[in-house]
Amino acid sequence: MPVTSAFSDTDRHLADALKALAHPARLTIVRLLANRDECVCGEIVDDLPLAQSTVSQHLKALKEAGLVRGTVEGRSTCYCLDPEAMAAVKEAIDGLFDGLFLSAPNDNCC
Amino acid sequence: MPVTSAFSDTDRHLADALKALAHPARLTIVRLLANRDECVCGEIVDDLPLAQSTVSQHLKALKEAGLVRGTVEGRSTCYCLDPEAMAAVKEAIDGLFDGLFLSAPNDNCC
DNA sequence: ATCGCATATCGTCGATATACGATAAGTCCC
DNA sequence: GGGACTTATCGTATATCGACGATATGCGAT
Repeated sequence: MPVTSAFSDTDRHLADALKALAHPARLTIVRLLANRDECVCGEIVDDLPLAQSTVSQHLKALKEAGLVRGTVEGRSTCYCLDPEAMAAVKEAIDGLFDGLFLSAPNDNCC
Repeated sequence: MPVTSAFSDTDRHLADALKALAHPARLTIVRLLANRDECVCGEIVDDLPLAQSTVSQHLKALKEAGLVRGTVEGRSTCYCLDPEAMAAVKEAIDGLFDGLFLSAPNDNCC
């Protein structure tokens, strides 16, 4: 790791969030959590074509990125999205894309 | 690649796009390209704290994800965002986040 | 206390990502 | 053609990812 800083905290943070989302299994999990009114416990494993331990790792990745919260609920664990974190990511992404469409029609070059 | 399918093409495609964006250097590059009316040639390397070959690899990653176009322009190469591809990614991300805010106030559990 | 279930963690493996320097490939100018 | 410049690619080293099975942990029921 050759001097990992050199980029802004903001960019590193956004990159981490994007990395957390950048996997089909984790996208599926996020969608699953988003489309529920209730928190989801065990069903996540059943809905993915992956081993239980693998799903647990993906959930851990999402938790570490702060996008998902998990609370122990009896003998199982209950997951739901962190709405604020997700909103923050959406904000950051929107910010990224903002300048875009002003300069879109400049196809004089490429 | 242990049976990579099992997820939808859509999700794999979105995951690839997110992965392409999920690095501070590539975020920086995208922002750089977004904030320009003109295409950018050599200056990208100067604006990043990375070796020229590394930057070239990041640009290649963005090109392979279809987010960036590069055309040889004289003795240098000219890069710009692909507005349609970026718009498509934004669409896909918005779709991901859409269901979110209806079910946000369900914090009865987590 | 013990059994059974749900989840987490560990250890491991192959694949991929990230970085660099060195070198190739292309273009312009002389 | 020969040099100077810009970008791409190669080779390589290290780190991280993604998957799995095996095992640990925690809880509820018996």
